[in-house]
Amino acid sequence: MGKPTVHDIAKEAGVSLATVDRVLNSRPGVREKTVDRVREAVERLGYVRDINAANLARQRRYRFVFLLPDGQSQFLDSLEAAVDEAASGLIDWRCELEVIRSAFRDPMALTAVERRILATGTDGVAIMGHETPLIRDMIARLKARGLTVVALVTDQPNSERDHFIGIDNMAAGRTAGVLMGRFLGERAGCVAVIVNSTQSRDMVDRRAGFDEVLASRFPHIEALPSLEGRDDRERVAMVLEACIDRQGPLVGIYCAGAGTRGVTRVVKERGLAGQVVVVAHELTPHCREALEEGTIDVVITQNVGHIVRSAVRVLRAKSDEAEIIESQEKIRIEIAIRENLS
Amino acid sequence: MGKPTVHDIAKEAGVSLATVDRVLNSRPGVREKTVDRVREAVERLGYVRDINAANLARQRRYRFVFLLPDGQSQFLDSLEAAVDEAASGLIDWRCELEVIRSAFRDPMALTAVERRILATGTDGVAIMGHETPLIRDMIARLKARGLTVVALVTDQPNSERDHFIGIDNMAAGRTAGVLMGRFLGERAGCVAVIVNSTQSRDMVDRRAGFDEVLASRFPHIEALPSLEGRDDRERVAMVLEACIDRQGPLVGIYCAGAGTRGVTRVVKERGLAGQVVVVAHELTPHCREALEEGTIDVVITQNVGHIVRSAVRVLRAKSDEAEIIESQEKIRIEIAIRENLS
DNA sequence: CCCGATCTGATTGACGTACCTCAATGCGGG
DNA sequence: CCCGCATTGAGGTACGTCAATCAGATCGGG
Repeated sequence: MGKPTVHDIAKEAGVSLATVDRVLNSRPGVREKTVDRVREAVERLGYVRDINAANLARQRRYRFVFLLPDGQSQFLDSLEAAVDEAASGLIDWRCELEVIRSAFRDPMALTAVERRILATGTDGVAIMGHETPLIRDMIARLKARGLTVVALVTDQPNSERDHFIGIDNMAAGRTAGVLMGRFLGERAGCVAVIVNSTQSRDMVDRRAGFDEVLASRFPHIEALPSLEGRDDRERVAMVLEACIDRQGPLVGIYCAGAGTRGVTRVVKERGLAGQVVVVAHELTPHCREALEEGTIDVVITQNVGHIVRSAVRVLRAKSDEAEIIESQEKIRIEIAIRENLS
Repeated sequence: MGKPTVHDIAKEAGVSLATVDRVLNSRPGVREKTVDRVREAVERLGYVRDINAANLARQRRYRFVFLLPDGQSQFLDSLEAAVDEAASGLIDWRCELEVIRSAFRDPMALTAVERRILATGTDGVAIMGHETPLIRDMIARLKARGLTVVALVTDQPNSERDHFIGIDNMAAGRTAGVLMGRFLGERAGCVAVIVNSTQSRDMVDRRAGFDEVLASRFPHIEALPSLEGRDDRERVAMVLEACIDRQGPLVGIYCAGAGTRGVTRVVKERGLAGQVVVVAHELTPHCREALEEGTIDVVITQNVGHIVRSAVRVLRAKSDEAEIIESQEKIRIEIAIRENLS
């Protein structure tokens, strides 16, 4: 015979279907003792409720919002594309996904977003963005309203988020450092390091990991002070050129943040391709192209498709108060070179 | 209003529910013209059948078998473990997974397996194994019985399998070659290449990719003729030692097949750690350990969890005659070094 | 011992689909 | 014109759960 159903539980516990239902959905009106009897029956028979039948009956739909910063970047675009793509495969799961891009620094805009999220009956939110008091408070309010909140790509460690989905940036920095060191081999010299902002936690972590590895395993390579690119390829190009002019020839460039197009422009303009080892982050279309043509040597990346699917799995599980399989939700630090581009 | 249902289709097409049902489930007894009318209505309203309700109604269960070679290897073990782990998360999906290990060379054993698969009402099979006439014929027979068949890890290109889930081994070989070359830097010398068998397609592909890269980009490195390890660590150790004795000091070892433990033993016993660059395949527990302690430098790998989940998605989609999202099912060639171990 | 409050049982109708039966309709051929 | 066949309609039951109602049971307190 198949899996036990509520009927079997009712029989086993010697109560009626209605009571089983009350217990399973923790509705009031059942004596403590009876609750236990039902619980025991569930245990004994190994009953697991059929989520699909349940969702069918209660007309359940899961609404999840992916809240991303505005501003244009290929990484954000690819993340958004991954959400759209995932959405089509999730109709079976009764999940609806929406992407909202917003200016996280603007309290007005953020309030509007929050209202929209609450007004549309959203079950959970996946947020990608640097941790700020504004965001932190918003997460707290969303949690207070019973929503599930996960942090995406960038953690919000001091907030009440339920889960973080992304990579360990310190390890990512270490990975970048090792590849830089090993690709350089015996060559000694200076490596430029470009970050979005020296304040940003991700960047601090990546930088720390990178420095740690260079210092301990490749002491003949010197990592220069961080250059701030501020997510802007023009600025990245500018500060990088200034650095080269100031510093003389480099042996490597580590671009830990966005604006990689600034780096590739400088590399190409100055004829450095093949001369310097270039390590960047996030396998955007542009980075792909740069790998193909040899402007960039290595890209440290995380699979946006996996990130989105993991986020949905976690959000759904939390909404159902179900277990999540941790090992399945771990996001790998991937290393991309020209030869292993999918 | 929500998604359209069969009732809406019936109204739209001006036919009865029964007719809609007959059309949707391609049962006989409906005139060509009426079929078209219903089809058009489906199109117009954008109806998609609620698979969960359908499965509930028909008490559908998906039974999938993962058919793996016998013989012990950590890779096979981890694959099997991944199946078990995936199974627990698939109850919602109405999927039951079973792993069968069998001696693929033994026609009797294979026949028994086939009988078992057919007898248990299996919907689909995922097969990992080298392509042999025996397997090819079995796939043909399974297909003839209406089962879905996917090839796992190793393709069965000349069989009737519906899909292949795994990596491009040529590209994997190229990836290994580049990393070997770049890690070696200026160092010239010989690299030992170990394969399971020179007949095996995977190995041929990896070897070809590896050679291609070395020849074109790192001509100062010579890849020695393949050593056959035959999935046996003792033999791997033996042939590798013989090679070193014969050849003199190596600069690198590329282990394209199983039996990596043989390699690490020799590396350790001869004090070669750090002296030679070692590239291996498949991130098994032993490889992890070897990466941690520095006996191996790089592991080219594929995520068994993703492979299994992808296989289940594909098998289910094919069973339902549903679309599969190709981009989601692509298995990445992953590069593992000590620093990016999960 | 009776009253009201608190539990519990029995029953019913959804949800969207599958699958079955039986009757009714239309059509062509003899 | 009527028989037989192919096609269609109408309706029901089921799947496993949720949600609601109403009646009956049990209990404690006065």
